Amino acid sequence: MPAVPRPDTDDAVERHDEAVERYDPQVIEPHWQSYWQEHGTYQVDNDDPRPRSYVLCMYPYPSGAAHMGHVRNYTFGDLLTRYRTMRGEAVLSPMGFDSFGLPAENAAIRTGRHPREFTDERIEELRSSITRIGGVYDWRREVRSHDPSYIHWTQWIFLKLFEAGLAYRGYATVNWDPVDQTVLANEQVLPDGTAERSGAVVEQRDLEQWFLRITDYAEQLLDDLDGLEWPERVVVQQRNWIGRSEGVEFEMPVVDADGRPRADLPEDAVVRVFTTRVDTSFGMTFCVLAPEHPLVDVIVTPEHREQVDAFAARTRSTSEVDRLSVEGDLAARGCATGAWARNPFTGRAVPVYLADYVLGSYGTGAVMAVPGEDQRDWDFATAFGIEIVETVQRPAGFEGGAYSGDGPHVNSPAAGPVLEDGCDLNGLDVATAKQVAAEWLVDRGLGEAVVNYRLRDWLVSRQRFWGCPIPILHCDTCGIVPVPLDELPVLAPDDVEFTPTGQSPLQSHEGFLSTTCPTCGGPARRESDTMDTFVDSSWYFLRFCDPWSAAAPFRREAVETWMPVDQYIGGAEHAVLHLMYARFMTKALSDLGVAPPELREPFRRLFTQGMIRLDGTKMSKSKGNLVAPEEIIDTLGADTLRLGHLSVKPPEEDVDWEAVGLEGCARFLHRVWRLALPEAAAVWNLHDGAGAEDLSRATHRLVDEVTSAFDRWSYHVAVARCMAFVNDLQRAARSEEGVSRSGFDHAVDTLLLLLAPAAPHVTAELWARRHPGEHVHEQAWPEADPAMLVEATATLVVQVDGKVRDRIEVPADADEAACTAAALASEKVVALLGGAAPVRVVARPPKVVNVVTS
RNA sequence: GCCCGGGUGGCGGAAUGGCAGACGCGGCGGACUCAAAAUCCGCUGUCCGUGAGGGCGUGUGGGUUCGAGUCCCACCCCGGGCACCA
Repeated sequence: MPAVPRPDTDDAVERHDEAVERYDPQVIEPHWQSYWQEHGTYQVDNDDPRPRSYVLCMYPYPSGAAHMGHVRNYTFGDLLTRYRTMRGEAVLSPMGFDSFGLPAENAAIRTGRHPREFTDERIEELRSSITRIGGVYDWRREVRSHDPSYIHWTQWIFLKLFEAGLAYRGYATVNWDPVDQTVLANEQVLPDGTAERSGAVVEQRDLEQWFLRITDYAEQLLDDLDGLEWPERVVVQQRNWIGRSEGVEFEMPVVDADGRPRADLPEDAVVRVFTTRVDTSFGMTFCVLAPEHPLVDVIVTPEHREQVDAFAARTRSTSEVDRLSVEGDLAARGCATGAWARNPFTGRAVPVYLADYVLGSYGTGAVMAVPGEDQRDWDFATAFGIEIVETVQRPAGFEGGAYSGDGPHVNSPAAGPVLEDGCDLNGLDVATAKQVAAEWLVDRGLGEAVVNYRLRDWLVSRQRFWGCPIPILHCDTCGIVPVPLDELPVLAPDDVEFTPTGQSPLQSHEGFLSTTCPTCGGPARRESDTMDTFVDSSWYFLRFCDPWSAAAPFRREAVETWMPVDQYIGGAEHAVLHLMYARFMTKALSDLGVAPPELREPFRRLFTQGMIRLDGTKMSKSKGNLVAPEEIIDTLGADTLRLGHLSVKPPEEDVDWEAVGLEGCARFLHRVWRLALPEAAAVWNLHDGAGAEDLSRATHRLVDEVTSAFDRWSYHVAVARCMAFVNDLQRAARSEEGVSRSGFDHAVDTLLLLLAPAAPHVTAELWARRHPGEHVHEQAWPEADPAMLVEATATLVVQVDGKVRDRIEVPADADEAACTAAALASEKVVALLGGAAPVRVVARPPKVVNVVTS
């Protein structure tokens, strides 16, 4: 056929553009979305013979139409599902909705509508958005937290935990609004300590609440982090949250100021302290109890009682947040008790103080204070005029108060003025001294090594309506009684009214509350609290394996088939809570025999994508700076939007929306369309001769590059490579010499396959037109032929003293001698050498030769 | 303060110790058009030079190496996490 003239010199192109159908995402995208749904392209059964994998995006809260964060999340997840499917795997890709929660309840209070209606509407909106993005899921497996069948099994799990002692009732200090008679979340309390809604002064109240005993798993939750392929950041955050701390607990008898036993106290009046620096015990010049410590009341001396009571009362009215804040005058945050305790290392009595920053709930609620080596203790000692003893030798030039570094111990002698048989730490470094001091205590039965965790048990009670009811009854005779398993699910009543007080309607609904005790048959009251929604999301990934199960939350075999999740994808904001709770629940269910015993971790690999910012701040409804994904889908199409998200940045980084190059992505897809549309082939200069080696090699190289970029989550690089390839292919196909038809077709088909996970609609359409009856997403992922990745020639970079001076084409298999010869023959090199012989020539065939002259 | 990341054109960013700036955005010039949009082509780190060409360039200062954006040491800046948890 005759060569087609260059388009810019002929009006053939113009005629062609009018004749050839334009790329119209508005037509293509809905068609293929229905196709995937109707053909069940991405439905997988539990007995699928292919190798299995499980790709999961975090359970979304249904807040209505998808926002950009969703789009970003689902684009990565969907790409992975489609990619792995093309690689021959059966990919479980389910979707569901974390549909309990406060927003629906607040809407109910505002509008009087039942939260279920509101929630179901939001779910349909979100589902529609997700579909329009091109996300493909096995919708047969959909779960919703508020569905009675899901409630049933959440409650069943709660009762299993209760039976095993992992769910218990305990006291917790909560923010109580005395006007609205309700518990408030920390965010509902204003900085001045009044309630956001009622304006009442918020009180701290100890109320009985339900807890899950996650602290039983602290050690495992910490240890098992090591085996996970998670972002380091998230692992570190989990470690910090668990807060493992090794130390020593020991006891100090309460005495009088002279170190003698106090007649007014029982013999077992001892202060038990926890320390991580037992090596500095000789420097303990006072000790501090939490104001709520039970011993305070016993040991306080009459002349200090009034002051101590006032101080304790003041602390009780201080929120935990304020107690933990660094602000404030230390002198006002502590209080003397008049009591003394004997330091076992020195035999001397040290004064006992109270301080609000010492928490009753951590360690023993009492600390030994070593002002010499602890800055906080140093500040406190300074404020109260307490003696400071240095027990670790300061390095030369050290300035400042406390010294917490290493060094030889001083002032820590075996025998002191009071104590004969002591412990000698002088001269020892910190690590050794810790060991010696601990052994000394243990040998004398005075203390023992202990491990403390910062992690607290999980408070799951919520005084809310729109959550999973806690399936417990309170019977006057029998106490706490679990609802019998065959009476599950316990569902909240529908005939409820939402009052603006914020109080859950469950708390005053007699029909719900009043029931009969299954044990004694007497009257009983239902628990009116519901569960934290994190309980729902701590096991949904297990339910996805077997959402049809009616006799158990899931069948163990089904979970064995799919779990653990191979790739979990979501936002970094869930780095601690959701991920910790899900890990705990998996371990607990595994131990209870509900989940397989070998399933110790739910998520093998985790990917956390960055957030999206607009004008430098997080895009959010409350800030009103939203870019609506649907508007972009309506104009440029979902494929362009997806490509924009994929190409803008490395996926884990935060994205400024302004940086997303939608125009470039749209242009690119138009180019792909014109390249691949069969009727458009006339534009290109294609001949029937033998295929050009170059194009074929470039195609194989592209496969190799895109595949490796996919495997390391460098989607922006993968897209860039495809764009460069299209630029080159266009140029070649338009050139005078043209390209072979077979090479062109292979290049275009390969390109479509590589783009199929990223831009699924346009590639599906083009593939169907090029290969009638076939579906691109059912094709195998292309493989690069290693032989085709080796170039025939290479560009030899010639350097002189490390600077690039010339480039020479050499055969790819040129050896060192050939490269050296070629380099020395270069005119530029000859000129630069000026007749002198090089001192040295370093050759790395066939890429580089460096001629060294000095 | 401690622990992680990260500093590369006007911008987002590429680059197994071997051609810095791929690809995209933006900008400039051009083709097509009555015009615009769309599309297409070319240029686009910086300085010197009419040009060919050359100098300088990956936060700063040292070092290792034939060769450093990449490795090592020190420092500066930015982002994130933790922080009276004894």
